[in-house]
This record gives sequence, structure tokens and C-alpha cells, in this order.
Amino acid sequence: MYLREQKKLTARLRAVLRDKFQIELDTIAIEQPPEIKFGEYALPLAFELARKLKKAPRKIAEEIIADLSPLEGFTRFEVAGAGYINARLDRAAAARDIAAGADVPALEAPVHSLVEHTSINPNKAAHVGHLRNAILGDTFVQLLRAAGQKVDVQNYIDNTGVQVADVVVGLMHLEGLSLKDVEALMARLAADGQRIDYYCWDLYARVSQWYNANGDEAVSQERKALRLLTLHQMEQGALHLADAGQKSRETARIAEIISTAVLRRHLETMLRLGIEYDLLPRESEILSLHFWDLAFEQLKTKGVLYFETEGKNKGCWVMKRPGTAQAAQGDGPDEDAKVIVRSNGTVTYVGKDIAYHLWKFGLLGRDFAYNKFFEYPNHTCWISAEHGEPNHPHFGGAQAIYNVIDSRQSDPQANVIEALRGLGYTDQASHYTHFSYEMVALTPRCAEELGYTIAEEDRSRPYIEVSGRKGFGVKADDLIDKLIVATQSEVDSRHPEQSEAERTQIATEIAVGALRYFMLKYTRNTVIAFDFKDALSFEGETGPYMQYAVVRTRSIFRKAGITAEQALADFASVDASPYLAGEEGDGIWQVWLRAAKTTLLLDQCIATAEPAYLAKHAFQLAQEFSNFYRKHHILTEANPERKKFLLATAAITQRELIRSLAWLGISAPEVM
RNA sequence: GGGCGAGUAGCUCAAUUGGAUAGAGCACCGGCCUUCUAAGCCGGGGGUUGUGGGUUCGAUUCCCGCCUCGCCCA
Repeated sequence: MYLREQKKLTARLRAVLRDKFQIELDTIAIEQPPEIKFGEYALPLAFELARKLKKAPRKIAEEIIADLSPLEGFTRFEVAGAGYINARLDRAAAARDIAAGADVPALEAPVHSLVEHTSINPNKAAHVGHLRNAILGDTFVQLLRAAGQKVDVQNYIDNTGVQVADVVVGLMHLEGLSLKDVEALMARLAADGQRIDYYCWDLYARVSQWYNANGDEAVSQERKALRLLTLHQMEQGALHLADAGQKSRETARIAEIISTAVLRRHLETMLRLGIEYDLLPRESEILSLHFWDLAFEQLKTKGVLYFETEGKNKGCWVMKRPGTAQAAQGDGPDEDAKVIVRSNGTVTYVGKDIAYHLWKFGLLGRDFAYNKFFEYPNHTCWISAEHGEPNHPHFGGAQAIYNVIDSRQSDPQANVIEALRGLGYTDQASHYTHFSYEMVALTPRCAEELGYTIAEEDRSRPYIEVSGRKGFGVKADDLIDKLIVATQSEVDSRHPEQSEAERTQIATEIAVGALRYFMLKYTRNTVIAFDFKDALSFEGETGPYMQYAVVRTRSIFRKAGITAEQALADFASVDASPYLAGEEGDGIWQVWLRAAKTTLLLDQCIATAEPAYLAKHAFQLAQEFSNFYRKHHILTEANPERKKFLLATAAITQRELIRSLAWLGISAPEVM
């Protein structure tokens, strides 16, 4: 309702400005007055026009107002402050409208989007930083789908990278395991109910330590050479080169076993939070299907890449960095250029990423093959393959893409976008969003709680970066387990009458709600300094607070003996105007107005790629309802008409809160 | 050295993208359970928005300088 009326208002304003002043404004700022008693919309545009028209803002505002009314749905317009135009809605009519149904955002044409998130190196357990990524990504997927978009969810897997190689080195050279031994290890871990990702977490940290060789430089070099050799063997094996040899095949096979098993664990971990994927594109197929060769041709033909013949990048294929002017002729080599193909012929990460992104937009001229990999209750997650199953969904060829990748990768991401633009794909480049976010770090106190020794200079810092290499961090499953234990004891003591299974179900929903809200309440470019005290909090601005508000509405309808839908239907015949007037009415109207803004928030979150706004919206709605709940006792209301109105207030709150929470991936239990 | 981001209440964060009296949560103090679930509500204290200038009707927001911190690139 709010968004629709807002659009109506701005459309009328444009018409008035055109007729009266012959002015077209590209954007009309619209906001809410500081207090609800001033109206629902505030327009500061008279200030802007004052200059252009050489008139006092108040005078302009008055002239505009004269032509604004009558406008259906609005009762009056008035000038306030130094020249604001405040618009008042017909509250009773608006309330009927809100009760009748949620407005859907107008969609020009259904867009096919592709969201990539999670993308954890499959060599260790997921940690809190990965949770932020996956929760942000998954929430954004829900938002896009709510707006009517067709969305593919992809989780890119770097299964042939140096991090997987490190774990392979650990298995083969620290543990001295053969391929057969690794298979036996996997079977043993499975039999003991141990998590392979946890095993790798420790091994990865040990290998990283081992490379240092206690500071013995010569030994260290030797061990790092072993890492490169292993990486090389993995690539050879992935390419099925005829001369790969037995050793490479075995190394590649171990890498595949481990990375696939760890990947499966990641999917299980994320599924605990309700996060699902459609496709897992892997680097091994980008290599074996020679995506790069096709991209390289395009890049050379269009002149995006050029062969450097001088300077430090001599012998490399390079591209100019975004924002820098094309290197001037005869002005020496562009030393700042980004190397895409090294002088030894190997392709950099950015190079492979360019090829992959051409595929995402359907511009590469080649496709993956696909196999089924993971079954969810309602759909299948596919994985890239060299030779796959004949019948598979179509992936790639998206119109808009969102890459949920932390802010440290903004430089390579910018390079990929620049390459697309250089190739002439400007439309695609402008629909390429690096959905960037800051890392999750640990507070020094949290690090000490986990048993890590903290250097003196780190102790006074607000946060310490997690490091998989050092095995320093909070594992995702550990955190989820901890949250469930905490909520479980609370639910057990509050609801002894419920069955064990029901209590566990409720505890899990609350734990997930707490975790997801915790990761979503911060705006993307805020570093989260993780602390168990904050993450395990269920009071104040938290997921459970909002779930509790919904539970209260459920309880009301249970005792009232009607459903929320009925309450809204019953409200259709009520004249709410007496209950929406005056100071008391202002307070209740606040709840209605907030509820009516959900769709506006959905729009804003998508436009800015910022889910935190919706998280805040849901919290504020819950907060306003809690306030209302205390003040107005619904079930004991004597006036039957007013009771219908109060029930409707609870019903629209419930409807909009559940809708918003669902997009955030937070469910609302029956009781808690 | 270059690029990006950040600096707001004791702490953790917001601020509708330049608008009306800068708001929440936590912590602290005081009050409210015989009424729809107290994981709640109400009240209180707490601010020179890092700093110096500039732009204008108006700046936490935009521009320039400086300071501090983080990340990326070399």
C-alpha cells in the first residue's frame, strides 16, 4: 500500500511541476515526517526548487499544494517547517487497503538472475565468515524471488586450487597415506561418525605450520616446492593428460575424494540453516573443458589483452586496470597493468574467472556437462562435469549476476568487470554486481575463550581476523550446535508439556533465527567482531525477539478462536477512523504504516543489494507491535467493532512479519 | 607508494543516500507479571558525529587537507 500510494503521489507531483513550472525532476525525494502526526509522506522538494524559481520555499510549497488535491487516498497536504510538504493519507481507507492484501512490486519484465555465494575452498570446515557469506547470499536470493525474478543459486567450488593441494600434501606427505589409505581413512571417519571437514581443518593448519619448517629456510623451500608439485599433479590429473602418469592420477584422485567429501559436508552444514543450491560449478571443469582457450581468443581478438614486450611484465599477456587511461603510445610499458597470462604460460585466477563469467552471461560459446549431486526435499543440486547426464536443467545465460564475495576480492572482481566491458559487453558489465561484504573477525576475548594465545599487540585491537591456515576461527557447525544447546534448555524449561521432538524443533528454529538475524543486522561493509555473548543473545535486537512477537499474535488468535485471515476478513466492514485518530490512534497507526512498508523495503533492499534494511524493518515492526501489545489488551476489549480493529492490527503484523522473516530465512514457531 | 573501506553514546551498530529534535540494542539505575506468553513493556542518565577548512537554505552524509585503523595492489 505504502509504495503504491507513494508512486501515485510522485506521479501527481510530476504533473503539477510540469503544468505549473515547466520543470522535470529526474528524482523526487520522498521521506517520512519525523512524527507520525505530521502525516505519512514528507517532500523536501520546495527547497530544491527555491533556487531554480528564485522564490521562498514556503511560497513554492503552497503553490504546489494548491494543485495537488484532490488526490484519491489522501485527505490533505500542508506546508510544514521551512517548506516541507506533508501529505496525509486517509487512514481508514488505507487500513482497509492494507488488510485486503499485500501489494506486489511492479516488475517490468521477469529478470533471470544468478547469485553465487558460499564458495568455500573444499579443504576444511566452514567457519563463521562463510556463514555470513551464505546467509547474505541466500537472503538476497529470497528477496529476488519475492520480487518475481527467476534466480539460479550457484556455489563455485575451487577444487583444484592451492588450498586443496595443501590438504593433499598433508595426507600424502605428513600422514604418508596412499590412495588406498585415504579411502580407508574416509571409511573409518564415516564409521566413527567423525566429520571429514573437521579432520581437514586440523590437518590444513598442521600443513601450513609444516611449510615453515621452524624457520629453516632451505627445508621450507623444499616443502613449498612439494606443494607446487602437488598442485601441478592435480591439474594434470584433472586434464587427463596422456603423460600425466600414475603419480598425478593418484594425487588428483585423492584431491577429488577429499574435496568432494568436504563439499558434501558444507552443503549439509548450510542446509541446517535452510540454505540450498542449484548448481556447483567447479574449477576442474573450467580447466578440463578449456573455457580459458575460448575466452583467450575473444580477449585477444578484441584487444582487451595485449602482449607486453618490455618492463617487468615482459612476456606476459596483460590488461589495463579499470579507471586507468589506455597506456599512451610510446610512453613505455604500463607497469600497473594486470597480468592475465604469466610469461611461463600459466593463466592467473582472474583469467579463469573472466572465462567463467563469460559463461555465466552465456557469452562463452561452451557449456558444462552436469551430474546430479545432492538431493534436497524439493529439488536437486547439480554439479559440473566433463561428461554428464543427458537430461539436466539449463544453467548460465543470466541477465544479471550477483557475486557474494568478501571485500578483499574487490580488485580482481573489478578486473573481470573491466574485461567484460572491454569485450563490448557493456550491458552485462553493468548488470554484474560484486555483492561485497566485510569479513567476520573474532574479538580478542572470544579468541581467548577458544583457547588461542593472543599476542600482546592484538589484545587491545577491536578484532582479529580469522585464518583457516592457522586453524584460527569458530567452526559453523560448532556455533550452530552451541546455539541449539542454549535454546534447547530454554525451551525445555518453558514448555515441559511439549514432546521432545517438538521442543527440539522449536529450539532449532530459534537458534537458526538468532544466527541468521545476527549475520543480517549489520550492513555489508561493517566488520563483524564475533563474540559468543552477542551471537548467543536472544534478547533485544535479535531474531528470537521478532519470533516472539509472532508467537504472541499466534497466541491471541488461538485464544480468540479465529484465524488471522478471518480477522482481516471481519475487518472489511469496520470503520476504523475513530480508532486511528488522536494520540492513541497515532500509536496504533504506526504499526499499520510500518507493516504497509514491507514491499517498499523489498524494493530498496534489491536496489541497494542490502538485506540489512529489511532486517531492521522486521525488527522495528516487531518492536512497534510489542509496544502496542502492552498498551492495548485485545481479548478483553468490550467494544466489538474496536476489538475487530485490534485483532486486524495483530493480523497485519503477523502477516507482514512472517513474510519479512521468511525472506530473511527465519521461521516463526507456534510457541516458544 | 597507489587504490578501497571505516572512525557516531561506556560497548556493538543505525540514520530512508543532502533534510525537521542524530536513533536502536547491550551494559548501568529505577519501575511493571492474578489481564492475550516478562525471550516482554515503561522511565532515566549518556553525543562538539576523529580533526581543520570548504560547498548551501540545510552536512553524520558531498569536496579538500590532516590524524588513526583495516584490507587490497605493487
